[in-house]
Amino acid sequence: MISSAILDQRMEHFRARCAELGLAYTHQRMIIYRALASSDSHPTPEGIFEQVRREIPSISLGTVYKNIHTFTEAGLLREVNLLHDSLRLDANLGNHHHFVCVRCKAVTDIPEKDVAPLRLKHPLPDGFVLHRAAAELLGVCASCAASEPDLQTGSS
Amino acid sequence: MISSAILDQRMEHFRARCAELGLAYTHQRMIIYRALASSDSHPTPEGIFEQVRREIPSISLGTVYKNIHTFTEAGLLREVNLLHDSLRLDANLGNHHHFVCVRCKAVTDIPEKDVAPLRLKHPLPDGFVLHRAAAELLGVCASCAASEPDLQTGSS
DNA sequence: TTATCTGCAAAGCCTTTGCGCAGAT
DNA sequence: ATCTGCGCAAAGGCTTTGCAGATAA
Repeated sequence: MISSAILDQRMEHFRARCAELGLAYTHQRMIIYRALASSDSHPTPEGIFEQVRREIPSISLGTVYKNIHTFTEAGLLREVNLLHDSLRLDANLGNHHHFVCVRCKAVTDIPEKDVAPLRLKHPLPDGFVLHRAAAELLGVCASCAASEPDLQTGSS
Repeated sequence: MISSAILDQRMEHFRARCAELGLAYTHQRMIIYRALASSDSHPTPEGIFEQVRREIPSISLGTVYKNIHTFTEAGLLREVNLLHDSLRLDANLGNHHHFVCVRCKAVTDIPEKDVAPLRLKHPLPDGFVLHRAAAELLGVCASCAASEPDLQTGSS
């Protein structure tokens, strides 16, 4: 759960951003975004749907999906798993990092030694057991950057 | 592409592991694994299917999926995107890291300051543009660890 | 020979899309 | 009043499943 101060701040940002982009401030959108903003458990669309349903029984799953998409485009939301479209496989069993292109979703291996060692400065929450760790680098790959110079600034 | 020395090594390991687990060493499996092991581009099942098809035109996509699953269970393969089943959302737009439970797929936020700063010691490949970076920590969450003590060793 | 695997086809999610009515600006 | 968004239902893509014939052990 999220503190109510942070929630208020997020909802205010949401309201402002809707106005900025000319997005209609509908009841459904407000409830959907509040469900997202008050969670720190990285819910699925289905999970949001279930929660929103308690307040708006007539809500449809399609509306939830459409708005998640809208919010993501508006920069109000991020996908935790950029590569969720389809399974991606790796036969390289050694430690290495991944660079994921946000445009074309290509994954490029980055050798372990090219990144400063991942080190926990604080222990994990009680009872958590770490198996392994890697860096996920997000950006634009060379061929996408070449084909769309705007992307090179990192200001999307 | 992968050097032929590494490919040979991977294929040998594959053969040995099949024997070890009593997996039938079929032609299809060999070709499928070779397609995986000779790529460093993290192909999708569909991509593997297309490639294998050139050598075994009668191969079916179902067989590719089944074997990918078998290989993953055997530890011969890893999924790049553990969370590909369904979209996961994050309304926390600040920098933070993620701990992903390999059992239940729960995602837990790790504050940015709890991990040593992610720093590139080597530049990215030419033309690549970095937007942001985060650590992906894989392991078992507290509630899964509690319900299955075996997992606490990290030796799965 | 016996157990396992393959190919095929059907079914099962998750997600997107199109359309007519309802609601926001 | 106009434009955008919502609910519904159908369709689309990725993945899994069941079964009969084929192949490895």
